[in-house]
Amino acid sequence: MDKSYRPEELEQRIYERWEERGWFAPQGDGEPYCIMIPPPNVTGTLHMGHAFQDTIMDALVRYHRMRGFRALWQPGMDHAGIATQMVVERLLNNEGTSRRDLGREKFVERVWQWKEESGGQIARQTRRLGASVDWSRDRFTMDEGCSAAVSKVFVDLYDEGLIYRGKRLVNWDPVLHTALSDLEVLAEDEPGNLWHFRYPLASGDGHLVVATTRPETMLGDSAVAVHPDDERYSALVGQEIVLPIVGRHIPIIADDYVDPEFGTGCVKITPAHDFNDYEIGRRHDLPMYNILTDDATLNDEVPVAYRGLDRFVARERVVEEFRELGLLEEIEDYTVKIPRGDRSHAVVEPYLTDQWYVKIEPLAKPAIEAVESGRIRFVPENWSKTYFEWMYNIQDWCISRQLWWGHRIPAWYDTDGNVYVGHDEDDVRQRNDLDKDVVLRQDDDVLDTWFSSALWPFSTLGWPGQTESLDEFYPGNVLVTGFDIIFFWVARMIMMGLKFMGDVPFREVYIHGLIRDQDGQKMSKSKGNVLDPLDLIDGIDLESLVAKRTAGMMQSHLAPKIEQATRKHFPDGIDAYGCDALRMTFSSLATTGRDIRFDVGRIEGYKNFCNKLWNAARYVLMNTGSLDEGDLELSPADRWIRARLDETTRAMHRHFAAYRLDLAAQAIYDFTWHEFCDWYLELSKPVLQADESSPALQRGTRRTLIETLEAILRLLHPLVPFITEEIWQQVAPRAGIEGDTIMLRPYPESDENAGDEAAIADIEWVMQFILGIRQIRGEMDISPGKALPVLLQHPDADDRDRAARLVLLLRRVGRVESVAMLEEGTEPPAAATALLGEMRLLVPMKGLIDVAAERARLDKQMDKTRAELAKASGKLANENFVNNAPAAVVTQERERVAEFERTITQLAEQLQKLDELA
RNA sequence: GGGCGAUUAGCUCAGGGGUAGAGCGCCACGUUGACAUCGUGGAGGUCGGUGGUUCGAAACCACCAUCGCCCACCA
Repeated sequence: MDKSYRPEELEQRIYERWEERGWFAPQGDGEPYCIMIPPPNVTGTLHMGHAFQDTIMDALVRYHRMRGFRALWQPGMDHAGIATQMVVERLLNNEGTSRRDLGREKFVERVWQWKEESGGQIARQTRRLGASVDWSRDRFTMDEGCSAAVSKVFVDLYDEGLIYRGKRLVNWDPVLHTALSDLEVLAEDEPGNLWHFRYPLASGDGHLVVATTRPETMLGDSAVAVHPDDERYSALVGQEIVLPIVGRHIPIIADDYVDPEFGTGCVKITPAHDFNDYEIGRRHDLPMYNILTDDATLNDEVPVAYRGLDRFVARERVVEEFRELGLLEEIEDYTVKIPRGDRSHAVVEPYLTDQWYVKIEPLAKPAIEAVESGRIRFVPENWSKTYFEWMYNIQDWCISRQLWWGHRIPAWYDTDGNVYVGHDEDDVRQRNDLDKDVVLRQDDDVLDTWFSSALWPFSTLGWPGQTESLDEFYPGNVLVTGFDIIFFWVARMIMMGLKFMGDVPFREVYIHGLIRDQDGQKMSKSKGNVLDPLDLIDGIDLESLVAKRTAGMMQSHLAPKIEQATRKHFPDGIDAYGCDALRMTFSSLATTGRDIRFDVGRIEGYKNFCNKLWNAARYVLMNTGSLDEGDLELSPADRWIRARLDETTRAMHRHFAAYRLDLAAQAIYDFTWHEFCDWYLELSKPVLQADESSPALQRGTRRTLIETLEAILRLLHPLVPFITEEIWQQVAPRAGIEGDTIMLRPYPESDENAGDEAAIADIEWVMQFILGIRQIRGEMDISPGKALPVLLQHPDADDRDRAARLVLLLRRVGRVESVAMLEEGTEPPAAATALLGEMRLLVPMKGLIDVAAERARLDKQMDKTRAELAKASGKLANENFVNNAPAAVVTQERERVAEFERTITQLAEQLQKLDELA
């Protein structure tokens, strides 16, 4: 092995081998285990969130695969209708052409072409992340199979009356010219105004005052509403208003919706351009005046002067005209919620159009029940609340989009406008007995991207076919995803899964946090704070990073700021940390919280960990060259590390079961570094290097070294797959293990008989001993190379026994020159002291030790111990504590007090001695 | 307006009714035959505030403060 760990050299090579050998496909005949990848958008590239998510899923899949499950991690991508169409349209714009120039067919062809390039990029990234997905099953939401699933679901739901077409108010994106679902609209607070208008009564007898945030919609008003119990206006209900500018007579109506406390208590009603007004309009059978075009300019429904105006221009003009008419009462500053499309960021209009809807309530009911009953469990549990909250108030789902990229809606119209639904035109004709001469035209619209995503858990397994894969892998075990798509995706998969498969799509939903930047900001292109996971793996120099972050920006004026921030945060660019370090970082960040600040500082520590493991392996390999057969004796250190390994193994299983990758990462990190490397490797050296250790003992240690390392590699493999594979290839033959790859070896299981109290007690004693000596050395500034003589004062039988048996460890690891007993009654020499239970370790001073320094050191210990003692004895002095606390706690407290008292006595004696010396 | 979450060392975060933890950073020492991407020792916290429950609260409860997120039709 090379002297240092170089991830760039090994990661790609190893992945290629895994893939070539087909090891990502489900193996063996164990119980199935299945995770569906949340398909990334073909648009763009994988970001930190994907890398994080992939790390979690890969760890889970590898863990289960190693445990003998037939593990499937199903890969694939999403066609991402709007997002993809926008990207390709932008490309076309740059080429000086447009979607409309190309026409539908050519445009869609162009998108497919682009999808190949972009999808390839994502697949490459996924491979670099080490994801053990079964590429042979790679799917795309618009491939043939998924499309067949979409078609079947649409037709079936339609036949059952659960899909319908209707003219209603929808969220209309006037830039993209498409309807959006409620979820795709984001309401943001923006500063605006509240305009107060006078509406004259038709009787000529005064006016009412209405307030509005959208003056231009008054051109479409069809009523003014007041609260039925509002005495101020009860006499006016039933009378009419003359709508200014328009001249239309509109009624004054009474409706509960109106809040008499707000404004004047009068509300203008525009049924065709406001969701509330729409409902009121329906209740009161009001006419609906649609005054907008698809572009949100004013149409011919309005007075000539306003026709063709942009809605915002019209707003100003309406206000101006009210002012001129003397009907403008007041303009208030007011914060308004502006609905914007999540993709285009355009201000969305409520707009009357024909759209397709899924009647959601019959689907939502069983989906709610599935979570209530525990058939699906959210991890952490809290998220089920979020789920319920949305599901209880769910609205019908608008599934049609006026786009070209997506699944075309399987509906056809005849020339009379009758609609027929079927899998294709032939199917439609057959179902409806339509003659060949009836002209049919397919619906131009496509389906919401999430419609096909909702089918992902079974469409990828071959549905609507009855496949073996479906039998085997549906339902999946766990869905790993972010909370941001619980509504978009999780809820809809549950509904569709229950409806079409008769079972939940997965049993657990593991919700992870969002990756944010070092300041807690969401990573976004426009903020210029995105990190490409591959840059953390391969490294990137500062100039390239700046260039990357400022390239192709929509708002180029932000570039200087981004450049400045980038130079500040990454003055030297980003080092190459390798995939394993990145993954270990993600794992350790996978806590239960909501958002995760990604601090580049942390990844370095995990690269060091990899290097540590690498070098530990080198040491083990160097020392296990000759694993000869023969008698084998395990030393206390061997038995101790085996016991500790078992405890760690137990912890790993526990943490995986609870989806606590952070705790798993920490447990194995601590064991590897702080127990195996810091202690066991050091303790092994005396055995292997000293002449006095027997061949059997040496064999025992060699075996323990190699076996423990091999187990560590397997414990770590789901988290850091590459380095563990690379080392394992060297280690396995030494350990006498057959097998081509670590990824198909069994995950370590704990062993009930691994506990070894005696060995643990021995080694803990050794550790305390050595720590005591090191502390003296460190604080007394004694050179680490200087071997120290140690006298044991007041040793008991165990101490004497251990000192005799384990002296080699003390000498070599603790750099102790000699260990001698101070006979009882003998006056101890002036010495620095460490305490080990009842026993005192004395390091005679003889010029080695500075009396003042030792004094200061002991004083410090004394202060600490006295403080502890005060606390503990205070507790025991409280009779409530003694009477009420559990006996074990009281006993423990008494023991602590005794211990502190002993320590204080000993320290006092030592201080006394120093005084005598001075 | 509802709902959820966070507040622990300089930074990033675990923990959890009885002894305050890690990594990074910081200070000192160190070329010990795996590793300077390292080793050894050390400094550093009244666990956001107030009150309550309890023998005992950093942890449980209530309220408050600050920050954040989600949902919602007050024009």
